Amino acid sequence: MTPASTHPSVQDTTQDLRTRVLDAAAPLFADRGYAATSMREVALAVGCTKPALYYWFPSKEALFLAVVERYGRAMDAILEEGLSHPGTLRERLVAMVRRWFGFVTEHPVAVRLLVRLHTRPEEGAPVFDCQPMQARTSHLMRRILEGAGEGGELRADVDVDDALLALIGMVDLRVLLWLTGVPFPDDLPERLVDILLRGVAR
Amino acid sequence: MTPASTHPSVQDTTQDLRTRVLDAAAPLFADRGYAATSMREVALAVGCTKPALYYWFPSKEALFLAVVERYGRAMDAILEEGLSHPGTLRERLVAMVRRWFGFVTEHPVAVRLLVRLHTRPEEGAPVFDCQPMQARTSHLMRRILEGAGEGGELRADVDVDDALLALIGMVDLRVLLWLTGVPFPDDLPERLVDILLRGVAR
Amino acid sequence: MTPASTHPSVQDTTQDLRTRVLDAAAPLFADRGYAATSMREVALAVGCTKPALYYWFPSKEALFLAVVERYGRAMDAILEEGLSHPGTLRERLVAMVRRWFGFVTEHPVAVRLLVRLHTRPEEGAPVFDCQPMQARTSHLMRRILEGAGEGGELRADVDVDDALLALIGMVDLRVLLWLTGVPFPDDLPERLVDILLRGVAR
Amino acid sequence: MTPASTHPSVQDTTQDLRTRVLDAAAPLFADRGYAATSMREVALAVGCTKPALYYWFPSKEALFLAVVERYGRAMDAILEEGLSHPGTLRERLVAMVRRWFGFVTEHPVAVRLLVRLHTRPEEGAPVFDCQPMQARTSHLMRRILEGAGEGGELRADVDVDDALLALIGMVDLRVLLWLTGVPFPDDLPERLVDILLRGVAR
DNA sequence: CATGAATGAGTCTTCATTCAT
DNA sequence: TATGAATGAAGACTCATTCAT
Repeated sequence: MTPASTHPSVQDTTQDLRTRVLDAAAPLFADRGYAATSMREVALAVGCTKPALYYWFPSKEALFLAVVERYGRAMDAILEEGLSHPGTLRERLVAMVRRWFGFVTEHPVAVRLLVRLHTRPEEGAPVFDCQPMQARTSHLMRRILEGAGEGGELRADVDVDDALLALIGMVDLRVLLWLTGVPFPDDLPERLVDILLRGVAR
Repeated sequence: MTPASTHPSVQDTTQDLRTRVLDAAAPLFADRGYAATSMREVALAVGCTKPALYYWFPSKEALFLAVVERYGRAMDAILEEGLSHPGTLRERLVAMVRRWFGFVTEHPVAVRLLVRLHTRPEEGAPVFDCQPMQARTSHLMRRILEGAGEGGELRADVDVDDALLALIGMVDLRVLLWLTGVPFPDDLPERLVDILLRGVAR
Repeated sequence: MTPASTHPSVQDTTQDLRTRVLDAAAPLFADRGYAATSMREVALAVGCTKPALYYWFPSKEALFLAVVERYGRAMDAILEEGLSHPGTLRERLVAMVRRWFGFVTEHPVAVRLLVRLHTRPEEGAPVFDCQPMQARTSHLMRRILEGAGEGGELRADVDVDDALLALIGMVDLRVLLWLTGVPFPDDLPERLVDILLRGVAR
Repeated sequence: MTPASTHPSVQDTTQDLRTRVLDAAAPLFADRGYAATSMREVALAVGCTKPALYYWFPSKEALFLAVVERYGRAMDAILEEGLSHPGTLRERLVAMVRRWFGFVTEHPVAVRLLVRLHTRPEEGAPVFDCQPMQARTSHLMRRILEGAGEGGELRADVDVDDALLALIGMVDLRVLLWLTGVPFPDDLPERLVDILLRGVAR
């Protein structure tokens, strides 16, 4: 069992089957959803037989959860690093959003998958207890914003949660648009954070 | 000697069957998704036989589309009225957001259904050519904001689309949260619009 | 739905499918057992498709139980009549045993099926709560023997249950032998009852 | 990264695997039957892998036959000793029946297994050519009864086989009852033999 | 308008078995 | 000796759909 690279995009027969199954199942679950993806299709995509799938994963549900967890962990890892970024509130928020968009462009399958969970987790699919996308990011962002609130960088009459959810909402919607083909302008992080901090009114 | 299939005894026959089918199918599609909802379940929920379904709708796909279109039209109608609201930019935005939240609380099934389409329309489900939720609302909102931009109520260095999407993103995320049980505070429309207009920074 | 004859042995396509399924499934369950009989085989034997089976019976378990109950009822009905036979204890017992052997030769499938349940009901098969073969017959026989006990026809030092079970055991073993091809001699009922009543010792 | 299959941690390795397999497989075959017992379950019960099973037994069929033969031999050995018992016909029969019940209580698994074969050997299971339970015992008993017949201890008008099968039937039915939880009274051997020899009539 | 009865293709999952190591 | 990994066939059951009535 060779140490698998974190996100192999190329189909590589030298990898162990377990990893190849995860790789092949992810885009299927992401695009068709849990119910509409059959184990036969997964096996076909992997290039193995159905019982081979069941050798590595005891059920379709377990396979789905394994896929989701893998990508969830990947996103966590990426965003976690963003916390340590130094600078002013604006700089730290911009860095975080930029990192976020970076994750999205680098791991479109993960995003398609997590977005699906995020909006309507129940479609007969197994419940994924880890909080999805924005719940994780909100935790990180909250740490940034709470620091700002205590430092007096926020208006006193604004709820920290409101600010937090406002930014996450802005970013999530842009991610959704990106999934439909709308690209991220280079300065989008700055623009979104600017709106959050200063508002749009004259 | 009745066969194994069962269907509930008596049902309200005052409405015509077509409407009853749409009513019964909507929450099923909304909660389980297209693929995970079977025609048998729909028939059971309606209290009719499967062929009766096929009498009114030529296929599962057609039934799904009919359900979606009905709720899409309902939302359009509600939001459309919001346009005529008079007043300042802030007042008009607040009215629009409030109306939006009102639609959500009054038509939870519609929201569950449309949100699912909105995020990832393809799950084996037929393509729904009408623009999803935020595309419709954005059309309306854009009319409000463009008026404001021309009237000089917006900062000149802010893109109107950015402002538009920022508000929609904030609102959508709150709608998502509402679906998970988080209620709308009474003054939420004011708070969101205030953040949009004035920002959160001191 | 024509009123089905109680024990149709001939495959008759004019009968309704439900009856034909019961007819075809009985010998399969009787000879292979529950676990080793597949719904595919049943469908093949019936000459219909698998879903047609599931239209009439919600599950393999339900089909099995329906088969068992049908034959159980048939045996009950036959033996029940034996109770009313008049005459001495010996005559009544002989009549009962003869009727018993008659049922066996007329309904070999029923016997193969019930014997299997009787000896080891649990093989993953659904539990059949009605008492099997000899439990039913023992009830009838007990009525005969108890009458005899009160009438002073039995030895006072013999337990009625012992006598009952002795006869049932003798008969059951002969039935088992018959299933392997050993025929019933014409006077076997008399011989068995004679041994029961008078013993084999000089 | 372990695959989905699991097998229990440590097991007693002091016995050789072949014996442990036989020990573990016997109750499974006895309770579920041949068809409903899977090699996976056997391996799990043994605490070894499936190929290890196939190292010792070429097929499921062979394993089943090995199990059956082992218990068949065990029963033979026990009953064989009963032959040498001295005394009157009554004493010898009582001794034999007592020994029989003793075997049953000491080897319940063997009995559950053999009883299943005894009644309906074919359930997709391999044909077990050795004669089943009562065929073996009948051989032994016949020797006793034939001696008695020649010695004039039996009624001249009673068929020796009838007497033989009568006793076996009585005993077998009691064994079956014992399997369902009805205990053996201490004096049951005497009671059964008494009925056989003297009958139940006054 | 609506149904009782049925179907072909598919669902997830497990089977006994094998083979390179 | 034994195993990790895999397979072809089959298991029970459900799917969307149809058709004669």
